[in-house]
Amino acid sequence: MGPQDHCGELLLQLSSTGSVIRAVKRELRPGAPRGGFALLGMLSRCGDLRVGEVAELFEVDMSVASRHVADLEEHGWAERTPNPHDRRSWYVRLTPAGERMAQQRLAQAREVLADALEDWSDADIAALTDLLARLRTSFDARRVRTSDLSRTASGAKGL
Amino acid sequence: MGPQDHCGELLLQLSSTGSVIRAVKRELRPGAPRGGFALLGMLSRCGDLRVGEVAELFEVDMSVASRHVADLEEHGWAERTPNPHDRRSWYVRLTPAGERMAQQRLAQAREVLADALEDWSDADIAALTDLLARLRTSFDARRVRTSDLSRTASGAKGL
DNA sequence: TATTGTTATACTCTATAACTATA
DNA sequence: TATAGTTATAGAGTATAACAATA
Repeated sequence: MGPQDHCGELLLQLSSTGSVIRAVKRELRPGAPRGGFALLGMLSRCGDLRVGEVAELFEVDMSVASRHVADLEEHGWAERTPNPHDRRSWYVRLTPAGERMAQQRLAQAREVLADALEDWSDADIAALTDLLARLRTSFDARRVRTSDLSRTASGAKGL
Repeated sequence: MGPQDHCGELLLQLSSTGSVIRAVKRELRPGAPRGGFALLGMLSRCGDLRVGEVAELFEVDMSVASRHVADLEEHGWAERTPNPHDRRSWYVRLTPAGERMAQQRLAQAREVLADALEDWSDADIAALTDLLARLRTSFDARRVRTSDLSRTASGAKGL
């Protein structure tokens, strides 16, 4: 009883979400490389971002973000502009070609999703979207909480 | 307008689910290897499964399932028993040690999740769980639909 | 000394293809 | 000939650590 049990079920469903994401990726038309798809979308939405900001948004190590950005740059989909206030960092933004690619990929993925969810009501789709956003928010909040605690304690990493 | 736009938003949220899963995994106490965590849970819930069934449930290639099962076996968490009706295949099941490990890992992950969702109502947790289950179901149905089409066309692999 | 970012290295997960052994 | 499963190999993705440049 209690929320613990509900969390057990939720955990299992979250695990299986990986299958869904993999299924969508598999179906994206080949030819357009899939690497950095999520990053393309993020840059399209957010505009200029520093590498460190990318790492934070995706909750990955900065080395990972750095490599993904370099990958986009090699393909001509992103470019760096210097940060006038701090010469250590650069701003990353999409090129016009990158923006086109981002839109195209998003449309493809959306098509796959819309096809699978053809019998869903708009309300249910919106509900799932909102709950997932809340989930992400709750985890971000917990991360802040945890790192605060470990800072207070001494150095021992949390939990 | 239309459900297409809703799907675009949902897509972005689904992508970010990866961050949440990664966050949970990162926090699982080290010492217990993380590889095959989901498989441990699946075997604990479903009992005996063939390798091919594992592959189907996780929507991965059979070679992937085979390697994960071998990994569990090497750690002494799973064992194979012959299938009396078909000597090509074996049944995979958890050993008592594997069952203990599954329970322990599930409890740890559940704890992390419950901590992050401390301010969620039971109803919201249940709602998210149900919607994710429906999402998975819808994608499975779509997969069947799609492969039916290709089967009609020529005679491809079933389900 | 701390921070931003890159590179080198290794590990995990996954897919493809070639292979075996049964059916 | 087809199917269940394994293994070899390759390709993404990620984390850790060592490093360079700037603050």
